[in-house]
Amino acid sequence: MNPQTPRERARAQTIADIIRLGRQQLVNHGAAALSLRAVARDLGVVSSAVYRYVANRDELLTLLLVDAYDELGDEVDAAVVSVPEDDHAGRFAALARAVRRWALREPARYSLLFGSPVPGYQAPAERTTEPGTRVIYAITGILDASYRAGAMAAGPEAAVPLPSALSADLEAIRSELGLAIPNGLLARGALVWTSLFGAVSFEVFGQYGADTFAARDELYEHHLQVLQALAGLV
Amino acid sequence: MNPQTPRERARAQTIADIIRLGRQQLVNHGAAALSLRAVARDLGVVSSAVYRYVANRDELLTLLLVDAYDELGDEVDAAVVSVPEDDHAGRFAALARAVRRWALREPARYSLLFGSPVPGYQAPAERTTEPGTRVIYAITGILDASYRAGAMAAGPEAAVPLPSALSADLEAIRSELGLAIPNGLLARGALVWTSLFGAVSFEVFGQYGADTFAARDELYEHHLQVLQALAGLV
DNA sequence: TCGATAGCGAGAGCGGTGCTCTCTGTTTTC
DNA sequence: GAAAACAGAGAGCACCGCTCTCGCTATCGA
Repeated sequence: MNPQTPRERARAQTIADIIRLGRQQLVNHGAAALSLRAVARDLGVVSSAVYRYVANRDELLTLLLVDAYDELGDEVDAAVVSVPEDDHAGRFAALARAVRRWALREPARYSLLFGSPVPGYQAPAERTTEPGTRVIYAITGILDASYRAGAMAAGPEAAVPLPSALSADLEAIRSELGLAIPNGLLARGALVWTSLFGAVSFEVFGQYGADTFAARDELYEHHLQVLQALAGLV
Repeated sequence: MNPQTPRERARAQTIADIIRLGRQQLVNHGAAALSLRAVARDLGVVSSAVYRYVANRDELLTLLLVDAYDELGDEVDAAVVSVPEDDHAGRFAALARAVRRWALREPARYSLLFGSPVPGYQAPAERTTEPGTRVIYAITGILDASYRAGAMAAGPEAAVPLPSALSADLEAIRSELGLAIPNGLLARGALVWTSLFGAVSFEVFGQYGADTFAARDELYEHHLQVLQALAGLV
């Protein structure tokens, strides 16, 4: 943790530089064009030298994955806490807007996180699970807080019986996260989660087409309203 | 259209072979590993020879894109027409299940269509727009038929006023496609569309994590029920 | 203090990629 | 039957990921 030897400090600095340059390259040229050789060039070093710091291209990808997840998580968290704790719908909207804002500002990095998996690359779960689950944890946190506060709209969803295997999954999630929210609302939360990222992905990945939707801010805000209601928030 | 000269027939056959081998390679090794040289090897020809038929890697990607869009479109259409015309909710469910079934069977090709855009590659709109819009056209067709049949649940969505710029977008879509469905329901349809693909993409791209949801069929069916209600279908 | 060790960067090299160019042979066209 | 169009082969360029070896140097232990 504390930089003991100067060599260790230099090494940490070099790794940080590699991540910085890799991120820069990701932003400018996209994920598939991410090249260790180019990073080496920018670093002013021969290509084989970077292998002293990064085992291979996949590990650099993992570092950039964690880096991006953390930045997204930080911005989402900051957006959420900027809204009063008891305004659950407002917190949800702030979260959703933060996700979209980051995605539109960082399309290449968003693609890395939520787009097609890079072929042949399997993200190591032990390093990416924790930063990669921050947003969904934030969503469930908001929903759970809303439920605990008695602010959940009691829609007809409680009446719909859930199949047993799905109930078991949801039960496991509830107990692992210590949630009070019932299964029906949690299942809705999962749908809201996927819908949120589905809308953002369609926009970032260009699925809307060039000129079908000009009023994309308004479209997203409209979707947010519907999703808030769907989640049972106020 | 009709094969005139034998040379033209041979050429068409070679292009078909290239597409077939490319698709095979896509399935087996993923989009980023798609290599013209490998296609040439499989074709039993030197690498430069395939450039007689395909301008570059991007054009091969476009051919495979259209190929995949068409297969998905065919399967979705077949699933839709297998349900009675007046069972609008059933048709929607059939469409949604067909999308998921194809996506899970062809993850690499689904990724090509709905995942991160391949960096540096811009799909030529004049060749991909028509096959790429078949699913959303099918969705709007179902919703419109349901509305015309008076089977739309009159939810509170009609009451929510839409911002003017968004209304203009929706109006343009309605007039272009000759839809009778009102703007509010059309906006919901757009959300249902993105939500559908959001759920499928999360599953195909592994966003659910390895063991969070074991009952994925049931989760999807549950989401479908909610989305049907959201769209106003019965 | 000094020798052993471990880390570092350079360089060459291997097999792969997309793509271009030239050359030869064949097929179609006039 | 000559001219033009087309097809494939082969060499080559610049790039990629990655490995290996070779010196140099900073660090560490006796």
